[in-house]
Amino acid sequence: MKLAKTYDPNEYEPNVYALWEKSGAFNPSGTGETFSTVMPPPNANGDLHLGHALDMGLKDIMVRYKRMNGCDTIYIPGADHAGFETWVVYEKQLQKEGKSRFDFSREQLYSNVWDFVEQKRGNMELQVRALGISAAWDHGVFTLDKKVIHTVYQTFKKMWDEGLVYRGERIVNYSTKYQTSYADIEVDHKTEKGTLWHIAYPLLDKIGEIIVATTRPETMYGDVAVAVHPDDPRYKDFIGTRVMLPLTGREIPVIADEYVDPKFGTGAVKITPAHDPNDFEVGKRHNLPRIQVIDFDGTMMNVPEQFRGLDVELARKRTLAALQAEELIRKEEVIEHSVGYDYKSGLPIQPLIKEQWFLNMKPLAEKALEVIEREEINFYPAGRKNILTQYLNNIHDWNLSRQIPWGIPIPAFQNVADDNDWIFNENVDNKTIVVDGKTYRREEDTFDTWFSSGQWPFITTEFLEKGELARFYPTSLMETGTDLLDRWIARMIMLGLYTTGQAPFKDVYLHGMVLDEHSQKMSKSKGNVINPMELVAEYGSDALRLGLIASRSPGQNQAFSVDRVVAGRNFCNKLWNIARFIENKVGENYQPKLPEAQTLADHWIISELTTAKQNIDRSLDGYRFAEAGDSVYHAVWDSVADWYVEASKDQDNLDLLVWVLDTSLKLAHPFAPFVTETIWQTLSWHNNLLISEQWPEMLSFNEISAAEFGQVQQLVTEARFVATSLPGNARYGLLYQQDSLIEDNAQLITRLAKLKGIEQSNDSRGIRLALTGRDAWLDVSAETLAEHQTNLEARLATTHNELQVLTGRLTNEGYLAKAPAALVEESKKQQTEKQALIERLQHELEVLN
RNA sequence: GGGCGAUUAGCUCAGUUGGCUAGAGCAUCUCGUUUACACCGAGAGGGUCGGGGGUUCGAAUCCCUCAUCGCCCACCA
Repeated sequence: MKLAKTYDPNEYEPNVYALWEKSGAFNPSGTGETFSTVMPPPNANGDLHLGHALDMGLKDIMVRYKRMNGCDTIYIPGADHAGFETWVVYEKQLQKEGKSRFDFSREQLYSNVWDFVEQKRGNMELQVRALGISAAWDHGVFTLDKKVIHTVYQTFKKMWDEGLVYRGERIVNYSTKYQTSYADIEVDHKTEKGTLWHIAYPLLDKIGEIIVATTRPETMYGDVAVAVHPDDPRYKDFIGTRVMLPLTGREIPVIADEYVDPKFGTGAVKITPAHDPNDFEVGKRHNLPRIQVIDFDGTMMNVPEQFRGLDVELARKRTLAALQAEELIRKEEVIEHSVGYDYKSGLPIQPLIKEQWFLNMKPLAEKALEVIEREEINFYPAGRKNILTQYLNNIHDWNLSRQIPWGIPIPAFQNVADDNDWIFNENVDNKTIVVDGKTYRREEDTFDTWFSSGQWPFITTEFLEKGELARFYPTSLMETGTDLLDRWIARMIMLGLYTTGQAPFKDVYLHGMVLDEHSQKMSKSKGNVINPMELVAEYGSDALRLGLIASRSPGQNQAFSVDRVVAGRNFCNKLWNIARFIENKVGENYQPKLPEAQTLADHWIISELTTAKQNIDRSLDGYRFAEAGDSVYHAVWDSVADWYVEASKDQDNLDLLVWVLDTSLKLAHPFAPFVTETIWQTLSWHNNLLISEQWPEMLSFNEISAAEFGQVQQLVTEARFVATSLPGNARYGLLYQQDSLIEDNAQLITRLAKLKGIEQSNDSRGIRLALTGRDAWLDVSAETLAEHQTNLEARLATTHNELQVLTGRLTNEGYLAKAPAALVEESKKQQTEKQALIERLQHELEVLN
């Protein structure tokens, strides 16, 4: 079949993917060393972004590479119900339809969202396929699959039985917009300027007032005390007295607590246990009541009539106005403080008291720290380990409850007759159950998504069930964005250790964010989001993959430029045309034979590809994807296309040419899977799939011959350089004296250097090609030669400098004594070469003058 | 308040344990349509590796310091 002049990815990619999928090549081979990785379950609710493309692409490179290296390999795909994230999207849609979550029962909502996600999920999986990800779809897992829920319940049960989970009334981070609580790490803390109001609370037991400082005056209705430091001389006499809470007339005590920092504000703090985590603790210590004044929907409650039902912001304004009217505001101070925001809505988080399920993290974190300490997990980049350690050292108990219907229901029931009697039970489809004659009501909350995602490695491999894939746990590689280090990686380690006793993965590779071309974060609001599917459509999937990995190092946020994708596309086209050339050259009926190096170029290209393979192996071994990709790119383009294919036009060795093509395709396959497989399928001498091929074996070659080809290259390069630096576009002849290398390769040199011809001559006229030390001259006229003089002088000067550096180094005793011997030898060799070159150049100039 | 990272060519970035003339893609300049490829070929220009100091025979790389820019963590009302 005649191939088109340019490679059109759209024409081949879907078919190639279908071919792979049908062949079963994505499934583990069952033999060899295991290599496994799991897809961070992308949200089932939307499109993939460039981060996903990078994430999955990097893993796919490793998976394809390991597969070709004979490993028993699996890339387990997944989809995440993404509880809260999906819920937000779904609720928006509900809103558009003029409905709210309160119009439906939990069961109805669950089933509605299920359908909603089902639609989106298919779309997501198509996109993963378009990216060429060689995932074992037969083993794909959705976070709401029965087996996932089963495992999650088992884990929860174990924690329940061991007393690690508890139900507690605590201050939680509450989103009044979405009406659910968050985990601590889901709160965005921003440092910003705020006002600290100094408000006078009149004393009741004596004359005077006590001034408290607060940034949240609207919570004063919930005040139950004023606290001062026990040793603060200013307030010593006030401790134990009572003050009047303004605007309410309520009496509250003045208490002493070490928590108060006398240096901050006025040294007197209003205590609002229901709306501040610190105050909550103080309240507990002093047995104070809790008065909730902000409702779960963010409006005021338990406040004087005029403030009731107002939202927080308005309540603050009106409260300040009322205090002002009573002349109780003593001072306004601008301060910097940290405010917690809802990471999703951007609205302030309200600390509210709620009964939730908490997981005691300390014991889990300790185990994780031990494993990290023992370096059982390798981090790329290594430094991220410290951030994780820091997080684990300061860990707080994890609030597992979410007040949204979309998620895995918490399998707990409460005795209707005894609030403190909770039992574990998996029959979450029933609103009530009867056990031992007692009636229990179902917990309506669901688990934080990360509670299930955190168990992903052993869930997907069915390790606990000793399933078919159990041998793949612990997994080999966990690769995800740096932003998920504590949110996900830490929890997987902790839950993995807790449940299976083993760390869930050996290597952790963290990639940075893909930024836009000006290093700005991509976001919908900025309108700078690039959809990977559009790039796939325009440049091809391989081009995108190559463009994404180029020059990208682990952990580093980095700008993304379409230029790189264009370069990737061009590379694919290069491969395509190399193949076209070779296929055409060997003909349709070519029967492969064992290749053997014959020409100098043959030896050289084997040498080049051997080096390239070594570089790729070494780079991938350390997850240096960009370096590996670079090696492939330059081996194919610079060595194969620019020199070997060119050389083959004059001196062909068809068997080796075919080997070079096959080897190039194999080396490039992990990085550009589609185009390489497409080409492979057109090659008449193959009837298998490239994806299942073995990583290439190298042929033996003669180093001297390879080096001789290097000399030919130098000669050609110098002739080209000299010719282009001369005026006009004249072609020159090449003269040489008694040189079999030039003679044997005359045709090749003539064409590559665009010479008029080559002839043997005893005459040494023209410009000497001095680089190689061979006796060769460009046959130029005396006038042209004169114009070349400055050129020669410049070269002589730079060569002199280079020689000076070398000589300096070689007369340095420290260098001679301490530098590796090979390095010193190399320097000596170069010194000799430079000296010879200088002599030749000087001789040239003498002839001129 | 702690911790981490960045600063290298016009732009975006690589640079494994310190080692030879610091690389890539894009951009720029010159030449070229030689039937694999103009998504091309040949050639060129462009960097005191943020500043300063130190260790070393040798530093973009290690140490100290300063500057600038990011990110993460932390309950200061």
